[in-house]
Amino acid sequence: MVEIRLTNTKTRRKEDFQPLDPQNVRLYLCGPTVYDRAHLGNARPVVVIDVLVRLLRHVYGPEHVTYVRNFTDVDDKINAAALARKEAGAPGTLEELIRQRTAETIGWYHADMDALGAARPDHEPRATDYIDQMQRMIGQLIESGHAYARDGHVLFRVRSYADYGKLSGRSVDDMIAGARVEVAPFKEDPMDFVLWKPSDGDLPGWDSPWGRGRPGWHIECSAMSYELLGESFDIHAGGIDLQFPHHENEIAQSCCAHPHGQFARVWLHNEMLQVEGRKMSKSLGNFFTVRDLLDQGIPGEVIRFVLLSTHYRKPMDWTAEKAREAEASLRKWRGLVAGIDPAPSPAPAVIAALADDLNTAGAIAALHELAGQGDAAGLLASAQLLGLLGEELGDWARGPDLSVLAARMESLRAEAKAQKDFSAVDALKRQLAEAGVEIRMTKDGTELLPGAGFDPARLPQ
RNA sequence: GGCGGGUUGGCGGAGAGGUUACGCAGCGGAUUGCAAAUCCGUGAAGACCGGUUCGAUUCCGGUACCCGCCUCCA
Repeated sequence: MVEIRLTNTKTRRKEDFQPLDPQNVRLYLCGPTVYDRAHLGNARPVVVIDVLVRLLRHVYGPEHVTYVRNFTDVDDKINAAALARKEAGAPGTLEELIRQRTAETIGWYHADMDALGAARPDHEPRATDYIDQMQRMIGQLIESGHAYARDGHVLFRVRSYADYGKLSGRSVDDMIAGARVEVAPFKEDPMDFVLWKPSDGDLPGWDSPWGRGRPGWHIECSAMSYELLGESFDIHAGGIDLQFPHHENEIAQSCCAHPHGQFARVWLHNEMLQVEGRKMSKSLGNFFTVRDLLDQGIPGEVIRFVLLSTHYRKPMDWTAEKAREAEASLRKWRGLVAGIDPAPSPAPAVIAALADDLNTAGAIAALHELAGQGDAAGLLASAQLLGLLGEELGDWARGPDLSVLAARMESLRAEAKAQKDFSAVDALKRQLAEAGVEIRMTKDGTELLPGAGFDPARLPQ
């Protein structure tokens, strides 16, 4: 049995991973708020956790892993987008416009993550389908004294959970001293956070014991993970920016509502993504979505490779140079494994790297070594554990038939050798190179392959 | 102000208390009409200051610089 080790944010240590139930390893990843296209930063945890799920399925069996990733479809940005459409004259009620917007965004999200080779989770709950369960949990928290209703709001009383702040290493008093908290008249303590808030007529709302309103952000993950995974489960993952307050609040709610459960045992947090050395932000003009990259012709497999080439716990810098190098490596490997059946199992070095806190960069290095040794079957089997070199992501590398051009090159070359004049050969070679074709001439013949930046439109006729 | 992360060779990026990471680029060679690709070979590192140790880039402490979070942004 492969021993998996994972760095648990909760303990700040790398620990042996022992599932609660090896017959059903359960993990939850905080999913997107579906108001717009997923940006590249959204894709990092998805791809990283996709590799973790592949590893877990490899170790515990394909049927023994349950992977949940939610869609947050209650959100002020969604409301604003829908309201803007309504004001622009779109037909339908606000609720219908919201539903349209979130359905459309979920469709985009699926298409974009599919393009990165990320397998769909077993469950993809939508917050709006779990309003009752959220209300039930909020009711329990009020009954047990961990929450209070005031002015149409329900707030979680952070002072009633002794371990509040443990995950992120903060104390309530220090945070208040920082003074960047919303002070509201209905709060007992400035750090108390919203479980339920009132909605006016311009906002989506649900009837509740506390009046028409909508849930706060954090409660959905607590309610949905409880419903789908139980009061104790193995892994909870997300970006490090969610560590506080989102995950801290999830822990407080879940542990107070279900005091006999442990909630998530292992917390995995990935570091943030940067672009050419700077934070990705709209104001810096370096903000882009996954779809933007795909539309630029960068294959999903290349994006995936780049995302996996830095360990998940380190900041990752997206650069055009990395995409170029990744494409070259993938082309080379795809050439190597063409027509080869994968080995029965991935190479031990690759499994060992992944089992060691998901060292995807180390695993890629091991793939390079397999390629260097000419072990195509091992390379293929191992790469597939990382979701690379599979059929489904391979379209970009399958070039058109260039044999006619290769034959023309050969005849020109034979003629040139006889005439000692290579100008015609060189001219064709230059045209091919400009179209991104890789030319491999040996004394036996000419082989033409689509190379980096291949553009069929520029091929010589 | 509080909390967390980082600093490795030209670039990217890992592991390991003592032995080659790996990739790209470079350099030398083979090959080629010339190239490309391929193959062979090769130089190059561990922010700074202390400590522990026979020995640290790897452990501990401090300094500097960078980054993120504390604003329902992964």
